[in-house]
Amino acid sequence: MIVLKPDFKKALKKEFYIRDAETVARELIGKVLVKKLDTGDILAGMITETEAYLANNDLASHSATGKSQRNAPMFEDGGIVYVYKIYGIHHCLNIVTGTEGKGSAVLIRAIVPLLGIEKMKIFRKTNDINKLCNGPGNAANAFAFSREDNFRDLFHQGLFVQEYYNPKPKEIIKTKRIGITKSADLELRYCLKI
DNA sequence: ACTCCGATGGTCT
DNA sequence: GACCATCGGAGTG
Repeated sequence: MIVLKPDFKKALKKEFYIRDAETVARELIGKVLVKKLDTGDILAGMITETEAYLANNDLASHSATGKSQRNAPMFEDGGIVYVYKIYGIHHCLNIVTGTEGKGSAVLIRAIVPLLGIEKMKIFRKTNDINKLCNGPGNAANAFAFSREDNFRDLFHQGLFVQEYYNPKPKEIIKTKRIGITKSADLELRYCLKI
């Protein structure tokens, strides 16, 4: 069993996020998302699947048609959260990348739970540990993200992404993105090889 | 294992 | 009024 002790000193800084979405999407693989709840519970897990949504020439990106009320967080400086509701049911967690005005982000598609698993089971209404964060809607649900989290930055104790212990080179697969129809041919999805 | 499909509502045209 | 960065259950093999 892997034991993780969250360490805010290992948190990724702004320089990490203000780069292009493809680079951030690839490098987020293997990093650990940490979120502290109001109840004091700590949730944490290793990011294993991401997708980049670009600022330009990407019709699948919410930013493709310009800034709106929904996608406004995407146009802020990188390192903040963008959450939206899809199909009227599920929330999706994004991490904004690039600099102000760009309009790019990374969708967090899957996470391996490390801490707060009992809480995640409650949020997800399942005891199957393999289904807690297996998909963007599920991962957002397990980590209790909602649109209230929009614009929250990843530079404080309550919410951040950190390096994993003893980071090793990981084999990362690059494929086409999932569940979209526009710009569907672009290979902007990254995941750990199983 | 797989495919199919309904749920459900915010967002934009 | 159409679309949608999803999920899980039902049905099939």
